[in-house]
Amino acid sequence: MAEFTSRQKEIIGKAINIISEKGIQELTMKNIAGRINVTEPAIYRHFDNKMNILLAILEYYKTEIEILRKKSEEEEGCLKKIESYTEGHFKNFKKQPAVASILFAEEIFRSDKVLSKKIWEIIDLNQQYIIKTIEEGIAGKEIRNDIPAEYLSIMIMGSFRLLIRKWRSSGYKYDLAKEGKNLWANLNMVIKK
Amino acid sequence: MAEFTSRQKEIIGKAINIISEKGIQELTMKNIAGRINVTEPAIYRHFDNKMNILLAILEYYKTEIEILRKKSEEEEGCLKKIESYTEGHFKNFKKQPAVASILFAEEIFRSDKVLSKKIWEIIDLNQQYIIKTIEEGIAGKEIRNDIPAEYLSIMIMGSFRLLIRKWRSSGYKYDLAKEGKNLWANLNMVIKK
DNA sequence: GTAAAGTTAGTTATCGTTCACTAACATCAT
DNA sequence: ATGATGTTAGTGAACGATAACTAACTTTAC
Repeated sequence: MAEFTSRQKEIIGKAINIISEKGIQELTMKNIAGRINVTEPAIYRHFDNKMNILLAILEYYKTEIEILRKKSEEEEGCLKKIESYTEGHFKNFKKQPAVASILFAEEIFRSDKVLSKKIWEIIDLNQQYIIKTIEEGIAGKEIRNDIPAEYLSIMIMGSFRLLIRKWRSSGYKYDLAKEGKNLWANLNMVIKK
Repeated sequence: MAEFTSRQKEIIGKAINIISEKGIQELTMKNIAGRINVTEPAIYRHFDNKMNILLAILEYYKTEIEILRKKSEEEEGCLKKIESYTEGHFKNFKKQPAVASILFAEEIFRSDKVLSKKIWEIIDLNQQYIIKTIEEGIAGKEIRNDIPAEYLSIMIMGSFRLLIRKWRSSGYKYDLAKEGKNLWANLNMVIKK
């Protein structure tokens, strides 16, 4: 399911770029059309309406993080798993900085119920995976056991989100992967047994 | 400077409520006017244009956090200072949940350069205060010295931001002050010497 | 030659904003 | 004290711009 034609993928990509660069207010059918050098109505040959483009963006992002999760599952040790998972995100963001903006899309898509529900499904999926992995780490005595997994997950996810946010607001100036590595090294010291 | 008439304060309050409940997309002159039962043009008797309303919201929020900072400075010990500072925020949010949404306004106001610059000034102000306080704590051997103050500040701020965001998305269902206390207790264990 | 993908030229709705005007109240010279 | 003058805060109607979207026609690729 959710197979997209190459033109649809192009539209999704350009839409993500617009949101990333200018915010949701600038995501108009006209602006999307402008970026692929066609007229507005041409877009409607590929998507029924604007809502379906937004849904497609979320669908695209969901499959991306599912790939990362599966890859990180192959690592040995839960600290390594989380490291691989976050590193994977950073690498994606470096390739396509715009995708990072979807992480904060709850605010962007808040005006619509269907969209915001879908967003929170994705964010929850993310956190559930982190919590599960931390719990494994606590049981395996890799991670300190005096703090519940839920709170550790908040510290990890919260820190990374803030880092990404600052990176975005800087205009993607510095090296996120490097900064992320530093942050992870410090987080690691804090949470390990 | 930045004195507002009672009618202006009313407009600012309703605007914050709209943003909080429905997002920035629903913040229209019509909706603001509707909430105070006047017509649209009446709003222009109190603000020159919509931008000035948005700026006034940020101005209001900035003075609010400055009050909290001064109050927390009176505490003894840097861990107590940070605790007072964050607790103050939570109490404000409980009284007026809508104000919490301003914390995440970078995404909301991203479409405008003047606004987003002002937002980041406020967020930076926040973080600089936390970093300064942590550095005092490291020097005074209250806080662990193996992790730079900057990273500790990211962990603290990132965690609290994530907690608040979840609280908002839950529809302000649970007790933020209580949850915040729990989170702080765990953060405290992690950062103390 | 036909189906997919594009165009031109519109529609309707809503946005922020301005217009001309008015009712209620305050100020002040006579 | 009172009539003239000015101010404040509101109104309904309309403005130009722009949004999402559509009908009808044309181009293009296989």
